[in-house]
Amino acid sequence: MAVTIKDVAKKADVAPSTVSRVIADNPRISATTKKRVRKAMKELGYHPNVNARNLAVRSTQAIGVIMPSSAETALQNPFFPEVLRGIGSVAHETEYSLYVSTGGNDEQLFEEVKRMVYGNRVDGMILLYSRDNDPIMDFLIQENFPFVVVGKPYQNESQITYVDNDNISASKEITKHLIDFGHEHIAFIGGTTDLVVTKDRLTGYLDALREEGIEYVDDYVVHDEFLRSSGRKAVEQLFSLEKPPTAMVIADDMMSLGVINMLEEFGVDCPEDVSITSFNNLYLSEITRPPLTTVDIQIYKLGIQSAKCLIEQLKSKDEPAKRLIVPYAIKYRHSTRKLD
Amino acid sequence: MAVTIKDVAKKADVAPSTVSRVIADNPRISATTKKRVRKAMKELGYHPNVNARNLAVRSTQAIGVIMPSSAETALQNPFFPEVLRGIGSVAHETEYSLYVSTGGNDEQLFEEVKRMVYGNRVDGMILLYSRDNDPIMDFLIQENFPFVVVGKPYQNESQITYVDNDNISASKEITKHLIDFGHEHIAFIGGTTDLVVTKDRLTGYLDALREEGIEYVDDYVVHDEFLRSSGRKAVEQLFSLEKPPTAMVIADDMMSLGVINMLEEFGVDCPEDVSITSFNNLYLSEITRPPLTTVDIQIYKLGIQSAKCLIEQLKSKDEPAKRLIVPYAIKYRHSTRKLD
DNA sequence: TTATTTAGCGCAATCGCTTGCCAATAGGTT
DNA sequence: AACCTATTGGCAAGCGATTGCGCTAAATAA
Repeated sequence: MAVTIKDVAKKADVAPSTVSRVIADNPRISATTKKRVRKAMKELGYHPNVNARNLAVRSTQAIGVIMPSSAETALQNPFFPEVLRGIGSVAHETEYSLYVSTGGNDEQLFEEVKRMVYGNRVDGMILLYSRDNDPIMDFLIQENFPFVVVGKPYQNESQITYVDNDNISASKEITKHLIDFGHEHIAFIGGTTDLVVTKDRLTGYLDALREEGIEYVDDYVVHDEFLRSSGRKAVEQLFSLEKPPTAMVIADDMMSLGVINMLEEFGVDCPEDVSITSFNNLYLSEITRPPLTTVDIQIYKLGIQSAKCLIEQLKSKDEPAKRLIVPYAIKYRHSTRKLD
Repeated sequence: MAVTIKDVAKKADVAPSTVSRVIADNPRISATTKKRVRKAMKELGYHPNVNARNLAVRSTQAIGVIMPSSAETALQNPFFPEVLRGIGSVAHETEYSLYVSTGGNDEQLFEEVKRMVYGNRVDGMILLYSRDNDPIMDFLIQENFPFVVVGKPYQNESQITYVDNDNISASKEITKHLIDFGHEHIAFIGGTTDLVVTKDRLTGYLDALREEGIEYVDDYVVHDEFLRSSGRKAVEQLFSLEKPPTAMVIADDMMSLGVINMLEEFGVDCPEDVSITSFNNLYLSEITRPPLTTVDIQIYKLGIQSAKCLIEQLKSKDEPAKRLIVPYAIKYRHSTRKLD
């Protein structure tokens, strides 16, 4: 059907192997021959067949990107397109292709991953989430398949290369900001607790309270699905307390949106009645009312770095496990208020 | 390295070809042999190598998904994860894999597409946007490569299969809603005019005005980048008119967010001072203040249908070009107000 | 009993490319 | 002139599947 390496070989009057080496820019081929072969390729409109190549070298030039199962509304979080953009950017320069997972639920996701691994569809993968007892991560480790995770692995931390923010100190810093503003009744609203990112952010919050000598109130920490129910439950719960919080640390910009929305329904104004700090610095967070004070975790950069790490790892098989912390930066906007 | 079809054959004491036929569940093989072979596969932990298979049958079981170049902030629009989710869902059931584009700019995108096509990486693709004079679409047509577009092609409409909403009547209907509410000064804010979706929505708006005998005011229609600058320019422009609009039709929920945000800066309240209607019904649109009256275009379904169409097309080579209109439904919420 | 079918499988070519190894030519050394 | 050593490039064996065709043995027909 299509034009193959043989056709080119014939036209350039060389052997197929020579053509192959020209493609690989093998130094064994003289410049003049290369020129001739390349000319033939152009004229014939030759393009190598990746499948054949992959079969021969036993590698695809592809990396798999595993997102949380799409049943979770989490996927609607613009976080994902944004990391994807970062990953895609390095994938493009290095000529890797991107495979994305399609699983709707956890089981399907797992199937998908197996297909990728066993079927030799990808050379390595990037996990875009990290949760407790993740069977997928376990599987990858057991199969000794190259992967990197965006976020902190729930275990085997030292043997897995991952890129993450220092969520603990970010969280600590931002809740201290609240404390500096005179707040003492600070709530924490986080997503499902089996995401390690949630745990880290909670830890930072707790650390701040402790270090500043502020009493921890159990009722002040609530967990809710990231998007689901728009944080309604959380808000209801918090503002029916006899002493409602005057500030809150929310673990994700999208949640914050939901919360602010609920707040209004309850007649609570932000930042007048309650200050809010958040995480991620999605594009959205600056066009909401009020614009959110949030920690910029540099999503795009997370994507870039994870892809780079993975590719390095693929290149030299026994690259040591790395940990890469991308710095965060707090964006101070208008969702917090100094208490008088 | 890995276990191959030959290993299985040896173990089951049959020929490799038999194993292959067992995999394909070919009726030529007796049930008992199949059983035996399958047992061997299990015991050896056999998994077919897709590359080899693809090479042999000259097809990948993969479909490419082309998003707009990621430089455009448009990619941050949750529209994309959502279509992707739809596509992924049918991809999963049909055991197709998903390749996504990674190009950062138009040129890179084009390269990427060429790689996919020439390299036999995917069997077909889905374009997630449609714009004027799109070289990629032209290329695909010229190469006679199977593809479907989400949205309406800018030309050759009858020969391309695509899935879309009836954006014209949706837009007409929703601006009539505004008119019914007594508005006569209605603005239109759209994204870049070379997206055909923008044009369609504009057309519907104009149709409504005409049919209702409302005068068209040139200053009332402004175009802005989808996300960029948060619609600031649009708002500035409109509200410095001597007769500012009392309502607006905005072509995208994300833009609406930006606009509402700007509005506040200008001291204009929605819906008190100005009514807003929007498009897409992103998850976000119901957790904003006010919740948006928007047309639900059923993004997920767009994804599902486009994937289905593509796969049908791949199965039977000369499937005729189809057009699939997925119905829309207006969600009436609180961003519009009846004029008294 | 012999001739024909019909299952049920195996042979071997093929898909398009890579790569270890060998061959040939050329230039350089004694 | 005989011998070496680079350079260049070709041969052919894979990589792991699929598939047209042919073969054998059992089943059915004559």
